[in-house]
Amino acid sequence: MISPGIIEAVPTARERVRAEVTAEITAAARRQLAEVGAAALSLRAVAREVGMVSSAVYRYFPSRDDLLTRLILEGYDALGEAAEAADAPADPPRERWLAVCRAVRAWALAHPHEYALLYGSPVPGYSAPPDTVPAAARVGIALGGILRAAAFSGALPPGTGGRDPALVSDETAAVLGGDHPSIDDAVRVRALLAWSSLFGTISFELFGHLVGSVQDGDRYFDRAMTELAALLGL
Amino acid sequence: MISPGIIEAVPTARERVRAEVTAEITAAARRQLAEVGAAALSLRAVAREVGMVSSAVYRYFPSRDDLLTRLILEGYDALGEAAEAADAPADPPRERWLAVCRAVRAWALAHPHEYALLYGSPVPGYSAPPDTVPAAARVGIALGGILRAAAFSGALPPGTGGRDPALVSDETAAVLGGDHPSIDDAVRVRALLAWSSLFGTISFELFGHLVGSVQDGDRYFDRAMTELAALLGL
DNA sequence: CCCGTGTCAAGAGCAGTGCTCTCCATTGCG
DNA sequence: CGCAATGGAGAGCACTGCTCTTGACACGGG
Repeated sequence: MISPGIIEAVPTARERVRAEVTAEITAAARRQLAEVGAAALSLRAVAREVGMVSSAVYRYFPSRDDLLTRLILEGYDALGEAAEAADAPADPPRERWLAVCRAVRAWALAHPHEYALLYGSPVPGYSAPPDTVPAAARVGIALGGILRAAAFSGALPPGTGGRDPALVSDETAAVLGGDHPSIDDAVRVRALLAWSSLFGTISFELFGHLVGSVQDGDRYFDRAMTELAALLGL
Repeated sequence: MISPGIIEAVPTARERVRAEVTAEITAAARRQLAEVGAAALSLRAVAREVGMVSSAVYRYFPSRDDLLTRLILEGYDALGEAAEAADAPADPPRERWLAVCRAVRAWALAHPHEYALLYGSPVPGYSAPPDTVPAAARVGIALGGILRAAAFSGALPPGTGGRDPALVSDETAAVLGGDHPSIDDAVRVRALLAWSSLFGTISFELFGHLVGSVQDGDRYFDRAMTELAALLGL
């Protein structure tokens, strides 16, 4: 404990190999997840894939749920990155909205099991660890930025200024366009609704609830998201 | 096979006791489901609860998944019944819409694990048995009936008559107001979107995605569903 | 240099799971 | 009345998450 800093800046060899093994485990787990889904993901199978015995994995993750939590966090980050990458801030708000929605759907279709892990039923009795919150918020923040841009470009009609923190929290209101006068609680509720509807639409498609109702998923999604854009005034 | 009819109308004693035991098993399974959720539902625990050994349960359900499928079917029926019971056809469409939405949410909040089983991630690799489809459609049919009533009362503006079975299937279009001239594919897409958004909103609330954003869930839900009603023209 | 300490892989083991198989008692029907 | 169908009980298999103990290894201070 004579080390100069609280946290050693340069990692020791031990720490480096530990980080490597941890990454190897999560990579194998992500492969397993993509193949068989979260429910059937077996810690022992992951251990076999990386050539370890199951008990050794517990040196890196205290439980299977912690491994899944790690995958949830990485999933949120990957999805958020895809959404942000699809957003071209120079485009008009409606195009940006559509582009981000399409990117989210594309990611979900490409990673159905990961999407189900993020937005399906919470695995145990659900308990979102606080460190997943910022990652989970990335898509919402991207969508909020679009709304904000639309407001500051003068595309939104002036609102009545309704404000109730019990309806929409201050943190969320800050993300959803902030303090622009044309954004009131009515707009914020619509924004949260549009956000929920985006994922509701994707979940319905991915979980099979639209089978028999919608055949051309691409076109249906585009038209539905266009309706949501109109609802938001984009 | 000399029995007079294809199916014996009056059940034999054997059949009666078999139906009773089956009901007892599903009742215990439903209790288990409500307590620990679908993922942790153990067929052996269900067997213990009804005082049987696990292998005996397999005389009634060929696998755990079949038991869960049974619970899914009953869940859809219970939810559909709650939705239909809340619908007062004499009320104006907007009130009917709000009443049904509130009933669906109330059922979901009262039966979170059952709701998660119905609308969360599909348990195995998902496979909706065809016999669950009619039960699953009940809420959608109730909502479609409201739209139809609104159309025939002349509350909806005339549409342009767009129609593409690849976008919205004929069966679904028939449920969504049928052949009324003011209902075209644009309205149908909005109806499917509103349907998805209803469950998307409930899922977001129930699965914790609105934690930190919405505090007064009741009021937020009412306002969001009112926005959806307006989107539908109700 | 060498020895103690901390890290980690490996193995055995426990309690639980879904599911299969065999054995046997009961029951209802010809 | 006897025979075949029915269904319960038990053992057993392969698998799971997780714990505990054992032993090998590397690192750093004396």
